Amino acid sequence: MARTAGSHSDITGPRVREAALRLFAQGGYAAVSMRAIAAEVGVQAGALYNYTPDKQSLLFDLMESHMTELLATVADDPTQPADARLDGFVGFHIRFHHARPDAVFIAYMELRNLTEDNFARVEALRRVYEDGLEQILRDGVAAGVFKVGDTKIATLAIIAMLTGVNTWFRAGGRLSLEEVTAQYRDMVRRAVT
Amino acid sequence: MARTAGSHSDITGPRVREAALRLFAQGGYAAVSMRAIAAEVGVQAGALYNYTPDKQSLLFDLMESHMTELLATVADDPTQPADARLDGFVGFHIRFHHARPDAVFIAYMELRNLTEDNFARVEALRRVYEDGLEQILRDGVAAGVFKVGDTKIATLAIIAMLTGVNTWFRAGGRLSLEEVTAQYRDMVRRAVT
DNA sequence: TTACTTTTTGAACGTGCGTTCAGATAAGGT
DNA sequence: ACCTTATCTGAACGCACGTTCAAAAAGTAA
Repeated sequence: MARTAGSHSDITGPRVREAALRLFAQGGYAAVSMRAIAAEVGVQAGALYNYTPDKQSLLFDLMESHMTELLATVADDPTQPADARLDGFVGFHIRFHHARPDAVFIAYMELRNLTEDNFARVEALRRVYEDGLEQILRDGVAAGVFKVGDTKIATLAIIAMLTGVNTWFRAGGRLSLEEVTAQYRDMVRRAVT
Repeated sequence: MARTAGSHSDITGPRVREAALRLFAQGGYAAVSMRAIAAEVGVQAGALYNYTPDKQSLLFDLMESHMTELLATVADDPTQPADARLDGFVGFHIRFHHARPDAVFIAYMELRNLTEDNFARVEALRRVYEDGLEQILRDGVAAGVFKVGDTKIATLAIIAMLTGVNTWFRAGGRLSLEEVTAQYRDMVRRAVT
């Protein structure tokens, strides 16, 4: 009896998701047990099933929330010049991803642990995000501001490059996030100009 | 008795490694059982322990071999102009990684399943590889051919960008590997020039 | 205080895990 | 033909897994 019981659904629910997020990012979906998540929350394993039908849904919900939030937050004003929009995208991507390293890590590493259906849904959301960047590049090419062989390749190259920041950047290091962002803006701009 | 016994060490040994490579890449280290690897080889689980002291060593050996081969294969001639050396690096990286998608996937995804010691050894090898590229960038900057804010950042950005090719490129698609490589060469060159 | 609902416990289920090892089997040397 | 050595089998070990569920506890409303 490590914990009181009663109507704590609105407290325990988020805590389950937070614990799962942290632990999945730390050890990987397959290596984290429901018992480990429960222990982190301070509850027995059985209680988790008040908040998720199963472990797979827990993973999927975390990924879907992340992608949905990403799409809800990214902002693009098609009336602006393409180079300014590209700068904005670079800054947004780096900032957004840096703020939630665990969710980002999971979204990239645990795709293969999704069922076929869930994978397809997450992939669809990712493609929407990629399309946003590609549209900027296309508009820039059409306006004669950018010069890119294939906008799809450039899109994937830029996103891979930007997401890579998360694997090495640590606040308090040699460079600030703003300095890093500035250099990436520079490289991206030059790569497509 | 699914299989004859005797001195088949030189046959079974490599087959164990190949099966482990494929299965780890497919399902993830934690999700692949020794029994599954053994079944792929056509042997009982116990027989695997003639070829590896344990599962962890199997993973580490695969990673270390991959990194060692990478370092043994990459070629760089410091007497050449930096821009040509950079072109060579881009082509090499894409080609080498495209040829062994399973090993690359494992090398990036299973780092966290290594013990502390093993992780440090793999990381050290990776750093050597990164340093090779950074040296090219440094030489280019010194020669006035490149203009880069921070060569370490540019190094990581370029590698992330190039490695990303493996996540989407499939032979027989819209573009050939040569075309893709050409565009990446272009983008990388412009990003640092 | 009582009646009712929500939440949690604690035990149990069948299954599969990494690893070990004695005994069986096959290959190679003589 | 025999002996030695390398290789593999098959069973076993203790343990942890995801999930279920009756019973208990705690909150809510009257």
